[in-house]
Amino acid sequence: MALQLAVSSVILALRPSPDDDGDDGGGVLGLWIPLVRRIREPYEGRWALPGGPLGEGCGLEQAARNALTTSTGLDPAYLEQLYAFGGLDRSRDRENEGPDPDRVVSIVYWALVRAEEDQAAVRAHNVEWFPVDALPDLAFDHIQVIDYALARLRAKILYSPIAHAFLPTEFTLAELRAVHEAVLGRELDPANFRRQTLASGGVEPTGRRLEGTNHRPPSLYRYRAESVATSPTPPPRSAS
Amino acid sequence: MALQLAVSSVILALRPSPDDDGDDGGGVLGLWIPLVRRIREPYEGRWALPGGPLGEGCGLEQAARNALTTSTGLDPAYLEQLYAFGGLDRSRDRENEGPDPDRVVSIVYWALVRAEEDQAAVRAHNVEWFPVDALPDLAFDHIQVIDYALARLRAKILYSPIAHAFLPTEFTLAELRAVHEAVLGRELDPANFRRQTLASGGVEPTGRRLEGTNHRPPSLYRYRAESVATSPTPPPRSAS
DNA sequence: CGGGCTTATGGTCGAGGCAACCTGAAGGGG
DNA sequence: CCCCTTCAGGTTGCCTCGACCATAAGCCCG
Repeated sequence: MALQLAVSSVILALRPSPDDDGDDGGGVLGLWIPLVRRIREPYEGRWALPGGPLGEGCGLEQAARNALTTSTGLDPAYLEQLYAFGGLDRSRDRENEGPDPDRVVSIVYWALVRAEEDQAAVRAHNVEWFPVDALPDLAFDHIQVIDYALARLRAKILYSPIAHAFLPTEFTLAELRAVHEAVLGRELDPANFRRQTLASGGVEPTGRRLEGTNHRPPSLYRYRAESVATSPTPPPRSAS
Repeated sequence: MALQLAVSSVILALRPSPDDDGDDGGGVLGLWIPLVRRIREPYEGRWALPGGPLGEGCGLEQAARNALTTSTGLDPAYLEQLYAFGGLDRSRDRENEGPDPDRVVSIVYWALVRAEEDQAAVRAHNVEWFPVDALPDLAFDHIQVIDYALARLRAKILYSPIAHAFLPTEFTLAELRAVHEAVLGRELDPANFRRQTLASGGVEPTGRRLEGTNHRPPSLYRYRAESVATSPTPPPRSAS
């Protein structure tokens, strides 16, 4: 049988990055991706997106979640289908290295994991985290897949409340704004961000205040996301 | 081998519909979909989306185009991947009819065909056109797939110049506006539509005028779409 | 304990997009 | 020849968004 179907995931987490742009040098947030080292022949030894074959008796999304958890130990807070690659599409920019990657169809998901959980993957074998602006050489066309996932994230964070998937269930508006700034790569006005975030309805105030903040100053309220839809794209639901 | 991979398409065309809403009764444009009658056991005799198994030696998009042309005889002006369904996802709302549709993964594309071409499919066997608001009972969960494709079309026509995929290479602004009105289901202001269409840059005036119009009146310019990207979603291109 | 610093919070203002509406012009049909 | 339909362009008002400013509320440090 010449047809293989794999399910892989672009997993995105937000952690303080040591990338010294020369700005302030403080703990600037950046996007990180866990990759696994291939142990089989096509591109053996290269880094690749975590994934696995389509499991038995479960749907595509569950298969993606299983493969993701098995290979990295993570439990994503958000998971959505990205694109289905396959056939000879991926051989566009390959010359003739490796045997025959034809007849390999891979359905790729993209996932967001919370900050406190992104350390769980350290335990897994052959898994290493890389910042998205300093990726190693990747197997297949995975670099393009990652670029596409990043474009999707940057586009979707503008109109959909998915930023809190990077954060715990309760967070301050400053933390949420830091997520947006890290993803979009530019600073946002605190006042405007507060207004449009509260007006969008994706977030609600808990009423509780945050007192023990490390060195930050004034009236910090805490906000909580109301409903985190894990997979808003599939057909059962029509886009608003 | 328990894994089957199929490629099917939601094909959309615009043709005058005989649906008498009681408005003006004239040739109102409506969306139509070609369906094929199943001749094999799961849901035999029911109408289903045209498709076929993943062919040899070609990519997913080319496979979708081949299956589409083979079963309906159409050549779509626009083709884009919609979603990958499979595993047990589709058994959510099935009780226990049919044998075992598990392990069937189908990658669904959506396509737009031009008005002058949508008659070509009449020749094909077992193919019939249905208006989207009067669909018969469909096999599998294809009704949800169609709903999802319609939602994508209505959402994407608002920000992307894909409406001219329903029209010949040159068309009047009135024709383009009629397409938008038919897809969105509401009337649009001619002046505002003209302004934002010309400002969007997706269309350019040819300078030629249309004289022999049937009964319509005055200065009709013709416009031509500049570049029709068939598949704007895949990773090589990042969303603007 | 108090000054200075950082940051949230609310307000204002101007630019731009958009929907609705109006007026004039160009043809074609009765 | 008059009327009717439709395009073409203009105007107005509303809403949104980004930029900017002022104030207040803590925290840090002297």
